Amino acid sequence: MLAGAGSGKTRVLTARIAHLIRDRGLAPQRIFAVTFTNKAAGEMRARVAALLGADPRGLWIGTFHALAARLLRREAAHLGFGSNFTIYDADDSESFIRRLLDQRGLSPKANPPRAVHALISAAKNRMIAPEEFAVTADGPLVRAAAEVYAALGPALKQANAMDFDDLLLHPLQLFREHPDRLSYWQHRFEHVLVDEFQDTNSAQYRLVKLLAAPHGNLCVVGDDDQAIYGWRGADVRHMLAFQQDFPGTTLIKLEQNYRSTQVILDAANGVIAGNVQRLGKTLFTAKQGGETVTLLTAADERDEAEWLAAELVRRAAETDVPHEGMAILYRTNAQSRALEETFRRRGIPYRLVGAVSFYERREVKDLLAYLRLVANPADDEAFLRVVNVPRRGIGEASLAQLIRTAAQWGKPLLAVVATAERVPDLRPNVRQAFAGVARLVEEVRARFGEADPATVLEAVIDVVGYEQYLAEEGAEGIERLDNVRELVAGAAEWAEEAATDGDEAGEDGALKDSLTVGGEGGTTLLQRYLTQVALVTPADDRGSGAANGVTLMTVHMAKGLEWPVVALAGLEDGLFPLGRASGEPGGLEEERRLCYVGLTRAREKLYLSWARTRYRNGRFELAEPSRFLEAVPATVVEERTTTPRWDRAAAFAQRAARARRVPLEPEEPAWAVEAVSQDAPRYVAGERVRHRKFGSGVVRAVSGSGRSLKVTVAFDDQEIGTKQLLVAYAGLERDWESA
DNA sequence: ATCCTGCAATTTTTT
DNA sequence: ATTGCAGGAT
Repeated sequence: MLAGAGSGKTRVLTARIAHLIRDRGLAPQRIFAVTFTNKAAGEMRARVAALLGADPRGLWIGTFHALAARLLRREAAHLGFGSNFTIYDADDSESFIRRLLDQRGLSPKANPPRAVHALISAAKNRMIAPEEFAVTADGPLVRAAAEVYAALGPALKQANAMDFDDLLLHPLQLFREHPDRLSYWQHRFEHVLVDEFQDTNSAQYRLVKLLAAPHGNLCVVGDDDQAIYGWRGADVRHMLAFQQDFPGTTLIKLEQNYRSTQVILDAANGVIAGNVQRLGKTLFTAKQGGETVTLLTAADERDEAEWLAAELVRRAAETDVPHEGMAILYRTNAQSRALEETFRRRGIPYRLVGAVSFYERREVKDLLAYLRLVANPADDEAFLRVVNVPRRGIGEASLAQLIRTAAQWGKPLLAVVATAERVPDLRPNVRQAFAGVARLVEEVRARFGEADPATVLEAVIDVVGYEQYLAEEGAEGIERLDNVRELVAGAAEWAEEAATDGDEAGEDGALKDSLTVGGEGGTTLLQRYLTQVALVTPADDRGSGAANGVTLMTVHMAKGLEWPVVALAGLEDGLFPLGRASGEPGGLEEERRLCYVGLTRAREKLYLSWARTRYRNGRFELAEPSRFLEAVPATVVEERTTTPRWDRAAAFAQRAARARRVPLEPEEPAWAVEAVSQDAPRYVAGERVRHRKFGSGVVRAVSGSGRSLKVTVAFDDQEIGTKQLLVAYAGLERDWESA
């Protein structure tokens, strides 16, 4: 099915699942349905339940990664893994790679683990094996990556861990090496459905093809104009290949849009028309006319944020659309800062999605690492994270010695530490500390290994003395303590749901018979909880929580969502389209599709904005309007400017002139100066400010500029005294009360 | 030798 | 804000 934005493709998929179960009498566990986010899976499940009047127990619905993890928990033994394998997130993978680099004498400075990981991940997504990768490797970085890639698979297996990419690749390996397992799953799932098919990568498509091969009951829904994950290995060409791979395919086009007004579609169609590589389709709607699109020109990002915030507040007051019905979308996460500051200062409710996830807080990661270690004693990354938390007097040198020994013995760190007395060259106190960690983990595992995650968490907190450890950190520790409580509460809530829905637990019995390897077999609650936590993303949080207000998120995360009022911010050349992305082949077209996705999120009213100057990468940069703006038909646009000196035609002319390499007149100094003066000294000596941790104080001096703008503040609290703070990070507020 | 404190750098998009 | 790194203190 080729379905345009807002044409109701999710509704169609949902109806199909319900139809299969109710009218065709298909058991829910025979359906394999892939969605793009966990959140979407949850919603779709709820809608199916509503249509059926009962929860579709046993239905396999989720992201590729989540479904694959679920399958792998059951099949791990065939691949040489334990069913208790850990899923490494990007951080884990990076530090794991860092250690592999170290071991090989490759400098992490010259070969940043992040870059190495990116290279390996790209190779995996294209299903390029290490050997193949090594052959084509040229340049020192790629060579280093090839070396690490070759060692990565065995090392991960030794740690009983898989990274995100492995979740997709290991099922393929399983099916290749164990035809009986392939056959089992092929017959287990009689129908396969895939949403957002345009963003499927090779491994994912292969998986789908394999599962659907015997029966061909495969239904995919996608929109080539919304393919925005090419950089992650997704390939739109799968949509074209589909009809050849599955002869007899029925192609259905949905071109009626039920979401947006004609004005908004005119804007979106205008932009996407700039792309050459399209299957070709033009959306239409019954909602003729509509409010015009507002295009704002702002002086800088702060000005842009102020105007948008004020405008949305005005709208919320004057129309029946509440703050929850509005969103501001942007290209990069960095842009959220100015927006967030403004919203906070003005006291406007907002919901920032994606910048820093709850699960990325230190205390949460610490505790989850303990949990991972309880579930999987071979998880070296988890071990290294917690071995000295709280401080146990274990230093870098001792750890290096431990790692060396573990490598020699070919054993996981925790196992080595359990016999710490046999590790050579350790000081007695360190040896004792090591033994203590081993004992502690073992104790929790023995007593609570089979318990629900909340209970295990509480046991860890208790045995480790984590609350006390946080309490000793002072005021900040108290805040972290709240997060810990929230984590435990969340785990308890999860366990409750998992127990009642039980669709995985229930199916384990039936499944055990089919597994040739018996033994432990089933998955524990703890393993399932850790899977879920590893695969949950900020995007999945977006509905939850009491927080409601204007949504702030990247355009990528907005895919599949909609709001009555949407603002697309930062429409500048170099930012959107992003300079780096447009350099790559097909990059500009992908940026254009991304813009199209952003525009089509709006139901009733669309704002577009750009800023003439913006802080980027610590520099104060002049910008020009995005080329995408030119493609928006002038007839549907109403222009606004915060300072009325600029006009759109002139800027386009200027850009055109630059393109033709005609020498430019000097930039008008008038507004350059104005912009600087507007932004530079937000703080002046003598002003009273307040800091989150340090309390109130007086600004004594201001130095530096841009991102390195510093203020010297004399705090009221004598204990704290005078400090130099980096404005960009200090989160200072003006202190009105005690002025 | 080891630990701790203060300083610099970080960000394109995400499972 | 968080993480990694250098240099001083123990």
